[in-house]
Parts: sequence; structure tokens; C-alpha cells
Amino acid sequence: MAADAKAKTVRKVPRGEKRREELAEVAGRLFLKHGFAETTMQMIASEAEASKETLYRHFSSKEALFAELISARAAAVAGPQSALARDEPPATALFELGMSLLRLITKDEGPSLFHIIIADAHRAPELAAIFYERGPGTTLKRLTDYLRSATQRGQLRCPDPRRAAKLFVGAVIAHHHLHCLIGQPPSPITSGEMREHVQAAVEMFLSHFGGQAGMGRETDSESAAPQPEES
Amino acid sequence: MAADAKAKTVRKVPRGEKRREELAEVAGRLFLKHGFAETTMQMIASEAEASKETLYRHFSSKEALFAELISARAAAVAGPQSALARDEPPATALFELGMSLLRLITKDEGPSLFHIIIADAHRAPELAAIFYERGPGTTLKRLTDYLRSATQRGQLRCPDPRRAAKLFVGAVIAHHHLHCLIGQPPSPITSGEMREHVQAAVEMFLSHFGGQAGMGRETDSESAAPQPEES
DNA sequence: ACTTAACCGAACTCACCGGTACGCATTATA
DNA sequence: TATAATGCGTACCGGTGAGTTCGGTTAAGT
Repeated sequence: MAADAKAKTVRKVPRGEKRREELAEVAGRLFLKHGFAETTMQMIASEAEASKETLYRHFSSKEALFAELISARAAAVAGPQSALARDEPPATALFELGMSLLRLITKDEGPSLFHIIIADAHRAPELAAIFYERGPGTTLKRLTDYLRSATQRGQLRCPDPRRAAKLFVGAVIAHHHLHCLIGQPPSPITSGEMREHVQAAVEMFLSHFGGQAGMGRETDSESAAPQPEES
Repeated sequence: MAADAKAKTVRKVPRGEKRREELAEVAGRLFLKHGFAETTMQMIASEAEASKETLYRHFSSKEALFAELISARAAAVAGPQSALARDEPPATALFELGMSLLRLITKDEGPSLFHIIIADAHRAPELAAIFYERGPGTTLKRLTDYLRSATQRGQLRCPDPRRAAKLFVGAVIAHHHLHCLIGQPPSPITSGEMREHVQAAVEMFLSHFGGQAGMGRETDSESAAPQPEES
């Protein structure tokens, strides 16, 4: 019959927490895609094959729904500390951190997430604040700590680790970030491009802040660019 | 009488082009302050002590008004080329460029302008595009050209001038830019802080890309930081 | 099987905003 | 001073979206 032409029509609709998660997932997708103002509660309900009442049964308001989703995702933007935690040499640690950051900024939900946070920063400043703290703030702090201890170990020479951290992160991130924020569509950065860029940033950084060990200026650029273990 | 209790009530309202400029000025202020969606035509009219009809007599629609104001301001974000155009030595040129960029990003209308462009990038992509091209795009292009010719002159050693330009601009801009975009209120960057940061970026850059002349790594940091001629 | 709580669809309220229409006041100019 | 253009206030239209209500339906626990 025409009734079951769509298999979805006869699915068993889950209740309770399960349903709530479905709604949250859909809402997150739509908010990230269209932004806060351009996403209506009706759109979310329809997309999830639910009704507005169900939506409001689970979430008290659009604002609350948005806040919950965004702050949940804020955890994901805490830059990975793996390379900094292990006692890797600076060249390796910085390269890995740089690659992680660049991936985070340019791939998957990254651009949309930053975009929406910035767009709604004046409407939800406290959200932007926790986002900054968990994301860029945490990354900067970790890198600062790493640079300081690496300096104490004699691997680096950073009299002002926090400023050095800002410089490195900036060099890696900046241009691609702005590009993603302003022109969404054209973000086709190849993996090779990324590696070259991060590599260049690491080399520049180490030229200035490198310690007395043999990791200063070298023509053999391969020495500072180990292949990351995971693509 | 009570009628002239407010002095404003009896001012002579200018007509024609003058009035249009008044309206544009007010609209610009409000758009920059509250964003596109959160600014209503009624707000603009009231703030300018005008009526909506007058507003619509001068501007065909809210969209057109916004576009006119923003693209007019886009001219202002073309990074200054003065230091790059004159044949200053790299240390001086880069320092001046960096200071100009940082000022542009953090002072006056800069943060709001970037903020609103990013926020409305998906609604008005062509506006964002011309903004990027006239602003960051132009700056990057000019710096790339400068680095290339400085390399040919033997003042620098940049095998890939465009990448080098991205690294420098990123190191100077990134952190402060993000900070301004996400957390509007706290942008109290002192002039001294700015100078130190730009200075550090220049030193790092020149450590790696500096030519054979005596402008490589130096402990005398003052040599690369002449006072800018204009505050 | 029966009860209950969750779900659905649709219609509704309420408020806001972009844009327009109209009647009256003010200004510039001839 | 007469006239035309411009500006003002207010009311209105059409549309949209957040949040609510209600009767009927379906899934889950006992």
C-alpha cells in the first residue's frame, strides 16, 4: 500500500531519554547548520518526526536547548593534550599539537561551532565565555605549561612562555580560521597543505625559541616532521 | 509651555542628503552595536528622531541599508601599506605593519565590524567576500609581495613568501582577534602590551626568515622596535 | 489486558518586525 | 506668499515564530 511506502512511517517511536537524545541530535545538527535565529522549533520537530509539544516537554525553551547543546560540544574543542603530556621532544609535540588544532578548526563541526559561538556571542555571552575557556583558553594554558617545563629541562628557551604559546598557536591557526569563519564553502585544505603549514610554523618557532640542542635551524626539514601515527 | 521643555523638539530638521547622512550614521552605529537581526528599522528611526517612512524614503530596504553601510566601512579595513611601500628594512616594516593590524583589529569599530561580518556571513556571503578581499586578503597580498622582493634584495630569505606572510600575520593577530570576537567587553589591551607582542612576533619571524645581514637573532631587542611615528 | 504516561498533529495566542498608506506639519524655493 | 517636496506620527497589513492547549493515539510497565 501507499501507507508503508516510507519505512520510517511505521518505526517504533522511542520514549523518554532515548527520544530526548534523538531530538537533541537533530537540534544540534540544525543549529550548527543554520544558526540560532534561522532555526525554528518547528524545523527541529519536523526533522525529528516529532511534534512541538514533545520538544517542549523535553526542553524548556529554545534558548535552553541551544545552551545545552553548545556547552556539551564545548568539551570537544579542548585541544588534545596527548603530545604535550607525553614527554615528546618539542619538535614532535608542537607538530602534533599544531595538526590537531588545525584539524579541529577546519574539519567536521569545527567551523560551524566557532561560527555560531561568535555570531551569538552578544546574545549569549556566558556561553561564549565558557566556550573560550574550555577551548582556546585551555589549549593556550596547556601549551604554556609545556613550554615552561621544556625550558626548565633545557629543551627550549622561552623567557615568556605564555607569549610564545600565543605566537605559535596564532601562526598555526590564524589564516585558516578566519577563512573558515568568513567564507564557509571554500575550506578544501588538503592534508598535505596542513602538514606543510604546521611544519613551517614549528620550524619558525624553534628557530627562535629552540634550546641549545641540535634542533635549531636545519636544512633537513624532515627531522622535525615525524609522520603522525594516525591520519 | 510643556511643548518646548525638550530643546531637541524645536531643532530644524535638515532635508535631503544631510538627513540621509544622519540616518546612515545612526544606522551604522546601531548595526555595529546590536547586529543585523537585533536592530529594527523602528529603532533606527527613533534614535535618529525620524519616522520609518523617512527611513524608507532614503533607503529601499533594511537589507540595502545594511549592505551600503558595511561595504562603505570595508574600505577602512584595508591594512595600511605605508611601511611596506617605503623601502624600510624588514624589522621596521614588519613592526609597523603588525602594530597597524593589531590596532585595526582591537580598536574602535574593528571588533564590531569583524563580528557582524562573520555573524551574517551565511546571510550575506557576497558582502563577506568583498570584505575579506579588501581587508585580510589585501593585507596578505601586500605582505607577500614585500617579502618576495625583500628576499630578492637579499634582506630576507623566504622561499615561500605567501606562507611566511600567513605565519607572521597569524602570530600577530590570532589570539587577540579571537578574544575580541568571542568576548567583546574585555579588550583592554594596553599600547605597551601591543608593542611587546608585535615585537616578539617580529623577532621570531626574523630569526627564521632573516637574511644574512645583522638582523638575525639579537639580544638587543630595541634595535628592531623603533617608535612608530604616530600614536 | 489494562492503565498510564508519553507522543502526535493541528489549531491557537501573542508578540514582533518589515514594509506601506494616509493626513498633517514643516521647509526650501520661486 | 504660494507651491512642491520632504518629513512626521500613527495606524495598518502580512508574515513569522515562540510557546500553549487539546483530543486522540501509541508505547511501556504491571
